[in-house]
Amino acid sequence: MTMAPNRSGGNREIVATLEEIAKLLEAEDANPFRVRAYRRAARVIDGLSESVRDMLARGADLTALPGIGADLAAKIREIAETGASRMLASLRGEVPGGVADLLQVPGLGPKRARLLQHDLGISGLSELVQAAREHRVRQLHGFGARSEQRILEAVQAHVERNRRFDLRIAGETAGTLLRHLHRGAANGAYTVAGSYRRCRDTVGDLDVLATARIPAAVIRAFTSYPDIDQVLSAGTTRASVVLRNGMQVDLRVVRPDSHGAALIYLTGSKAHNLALRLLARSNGLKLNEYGLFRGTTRLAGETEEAVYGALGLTWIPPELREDRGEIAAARRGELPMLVKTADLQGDLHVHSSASDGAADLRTMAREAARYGLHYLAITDHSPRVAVAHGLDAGRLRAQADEIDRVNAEGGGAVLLKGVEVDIGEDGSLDLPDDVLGRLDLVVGAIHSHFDLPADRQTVRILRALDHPHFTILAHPWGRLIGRRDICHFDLERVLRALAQRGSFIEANAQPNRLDLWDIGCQQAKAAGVLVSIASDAHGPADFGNLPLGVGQARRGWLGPSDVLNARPLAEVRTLLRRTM
DNA sequence: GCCGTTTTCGGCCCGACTGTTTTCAGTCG
Repeated sequence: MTMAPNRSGGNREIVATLEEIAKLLEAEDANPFRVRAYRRAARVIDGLSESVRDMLARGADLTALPGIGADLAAKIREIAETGASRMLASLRGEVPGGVADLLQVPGLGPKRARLLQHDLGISGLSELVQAAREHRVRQLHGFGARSEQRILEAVQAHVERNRRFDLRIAGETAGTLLRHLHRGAANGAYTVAGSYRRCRDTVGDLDVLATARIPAAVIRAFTSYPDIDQVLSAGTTRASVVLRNGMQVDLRVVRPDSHGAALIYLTGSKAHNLALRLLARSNGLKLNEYGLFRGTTRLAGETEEAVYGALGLTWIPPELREDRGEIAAARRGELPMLVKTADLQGDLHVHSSASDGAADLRTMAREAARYGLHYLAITDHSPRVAVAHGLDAGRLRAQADEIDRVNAEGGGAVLLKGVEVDIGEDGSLDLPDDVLGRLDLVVGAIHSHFDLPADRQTVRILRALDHPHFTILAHPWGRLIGRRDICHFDLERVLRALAQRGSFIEANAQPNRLDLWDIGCQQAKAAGVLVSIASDAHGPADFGNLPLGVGQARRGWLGPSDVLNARPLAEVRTLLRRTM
């Protein structure tokens, strides 16, 4: 499973450096536990909700972090203070450029990559392909014609498949596959586990758990799925395939009495599982995908609750299983009560057909109510977003009158008057203050100039927040998954400013945005800024995306009290007025 | 490289699958 890039604002550079060190050490065939130590440190830094620079500034001791000792603490400090690492520089000199790329090829690990480099002088993917075509690879000890062929296929596939999918595509893909499995092996029970179950913002592959008494029937049904491009492996209890859309699916079959243990194993994360197994081991027990064992005696396995319970833990929601302190919290019985979709009372970022939405106000109000929402902020675009037919002051005034009429009719969610105002390159807003002041809320967002340097981008956003009626900063990072990378700015400074002004930040629930995502939600909570989980709906069906935003909030350990729109309308009105 | 009320050295999660082997190493999740 690969890390998504750019996950945690100020610590990105440290995480990237540590991961590159790990990769180069691995290419050198260094002690695997040493490699693991760097990877673990990268993960720990990645999961921090505070920047290392700030921690050092307040005199924090980095060795207090799990898996970080004196040596790594010094290296991390060096990166934070100088922006560079002498160790990385020297490793780059030692390892021929491109050798580390060999490790990205599925089927090539450190041992065989090193052999290719040492015996054939191969130091890159193109050289690897050439050597395989000339049948020089099969001459090496431990390689054969079959592995030579697989290497060629893998390099090809690697180029095409090295991507992650958004949750809508993952969900649709999983749904179609599960319907096929039910038809082919109807007596099995199926669960999509992995990062999809943990509500990661994107997924690299699908992990499916099947519980069945006759595993062979399930494997047969799985590998005969028509949408398969390639079967990577198929044994008696597990199989891996690549689908035509490029997504890899791993299926695991266990008997019903192992369902809980297997579900934990397959849900991950890897780091969480590792920590659980260490905990088991420290109690003289063994945890695997079949259960929790003392010697050969199974103590638990049928349900997740039983396995966690036998380890002295309360059940841990999948969204928290990242080894970011959830195990210690579960041991103390202090896991937070996480926000649920049912907690959402309203939605504070929605479009109508007045701009680029698909439905009129009445339809949106009615459908929102059907979805269980009590209030809905209509926030169409401002004039500068011309492709979306942005509203000027006159049309906004007319819309306000229409909202009054719809609210008077009743029968749907209460509509609030808002706008999604564009933030200009200089931090100005696209509508005058007096127009914005007549609204219930002002959602501000960036729609252009995503590539400003971080300091200018930060100043731009801070200026926008300074407008007297600014309420909610929407989809702050501006990313579109798979299409547009995040813009760079200092989230911590922005959060401090939002907290001072009594303003809010959005966790946008569109599957191709999910922005903020988990760490950002956690940082908002730490800064004391309430999060608005918003559908950004452009039609009634988009309310169905709200659970995806809730997933990010849950991954950020947010409870109902941390979420602006988990509060009743009267309270939200009071909070909104405070910013006006 | 980290870590320790059994340990400051010698461990470091655990099992499935593949290919090249004749009992297993390498890789993956």
